[in-house]
Amino acid sequence: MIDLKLIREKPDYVRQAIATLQVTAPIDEILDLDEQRRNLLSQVEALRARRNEVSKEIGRLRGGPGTEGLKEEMRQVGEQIKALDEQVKEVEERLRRALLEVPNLPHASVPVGKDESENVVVRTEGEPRQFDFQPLPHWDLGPMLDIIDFERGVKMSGTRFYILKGLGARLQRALIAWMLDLHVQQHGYTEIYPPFMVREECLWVDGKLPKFRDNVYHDAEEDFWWIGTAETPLTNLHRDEILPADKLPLNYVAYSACFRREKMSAGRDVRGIKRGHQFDKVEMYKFTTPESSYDELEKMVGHAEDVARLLGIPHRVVLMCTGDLGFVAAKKYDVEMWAPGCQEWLEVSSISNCEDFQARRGNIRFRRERGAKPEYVHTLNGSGLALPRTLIAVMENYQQADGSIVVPEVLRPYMGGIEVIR
RNA sequence: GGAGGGAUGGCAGAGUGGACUAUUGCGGCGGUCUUGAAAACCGUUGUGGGCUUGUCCCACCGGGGGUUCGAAUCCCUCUCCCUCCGCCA
Repeated sequence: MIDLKLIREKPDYVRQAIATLQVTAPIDEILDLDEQRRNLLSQVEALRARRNEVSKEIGRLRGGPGTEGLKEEMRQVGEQIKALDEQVKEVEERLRRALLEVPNLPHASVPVGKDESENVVVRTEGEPRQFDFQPLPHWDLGPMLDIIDFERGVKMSGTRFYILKGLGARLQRALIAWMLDLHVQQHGYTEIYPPFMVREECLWVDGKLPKFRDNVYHDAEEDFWWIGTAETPLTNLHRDEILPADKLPLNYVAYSACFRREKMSAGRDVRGIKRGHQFDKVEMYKFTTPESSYDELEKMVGHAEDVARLLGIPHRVVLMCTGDLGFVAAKKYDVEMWAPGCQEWLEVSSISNCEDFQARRGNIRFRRERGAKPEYVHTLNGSGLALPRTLIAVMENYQQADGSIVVPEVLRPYMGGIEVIR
């Protein structure tokens, strides 16, 4: 949610910024509702002030002469208040809903562009390995080594499901444990194990709702929504709190399973384990002060890159242009790993500075010093990293001519010392 | 799943229809005293919103609704917490 005052005071600036995102937002409706609301409030508050005063007078008179008349008058004032209150409530609800549909505005350093074709590759690190044989895609390697079982996954749960087996499952578990340890021990994050199911409200706060309703699974009978990312529970961790400034930045890292309907990408990436309805991810999250959030963003990108560096896998960093920013980010980078088998750059991380967009929706604030007014924090999130794709990158980059896979050195302690999967 | 008890300010905890402008204590902040500190004493201490920007007004006692001239207080409902029983990993 962006600041209503900004829309009220600089509507043209807001309209123009949103246009660069290639989306529309109900700015005129918001301006109209905002004015209606303030008019109604002035009226109803004046009436309430009068009623408060007269009611106190009635109390003082203790049912003496004239109180019946006053009571009758206040009954009528009460009716007016009630009628106006209903209008206020309706206008405020419409205003709130409209504000929740406005995307975040891009930071000045974000390149303007119409879609992903205008994203900017910021840097590429690591040389793609030269193979003296034809490297295989993971969907061939997995079944050959009996570490991925596509058929039985589909038998149980349908398309976009698979089973990791034996050392395949172990390798994923090793990646998760190693990445968590890396971020906790080397990068200063605090580990969180969050709920994988949350109440609807949490999805409004982090900005998944209203836009991405079609991509979220939820229980039809109870208010349980399956998270599509640990960003959702992490954003809500400090909802409705005022954090002390000297505790910032707060750095969290969480492993979670993630669930996505993928209705919008039907038919895309159906081969292999790149895009499933269920996947694992290690997610980084920061609550910072406004003045430090862009430094923290660069640090977080570095933390995601460290995973690629330490695994010895070539990667690149891509800066999203305005047309590919999405709903909540003011600035966003993707980290992509090179996968020589399927011959593509795999998006293994997406790192965003949401500035105060989520903080407003979740009322997450901080206080600079005792007595100072609370201010909204800035929030950042980034994958560190997404599992199935990292698993793909490891398998395809570390494959050998006989189809076996060398275990990257950093993972061996987490694999019971196993050096090769064969 | 069954029965009962709860939710009040940073914390503890009083308040059962008008004196609540929410008692009191602790903590925090400022001051007096002191070489300094402690103690004592005095003062102060939340969050939003409105336009007429003021010694101004409105809202907020878990959320929502209702009764009333007037609700922290009475009624309905939801959420969460606690105790006991049952079940369960």
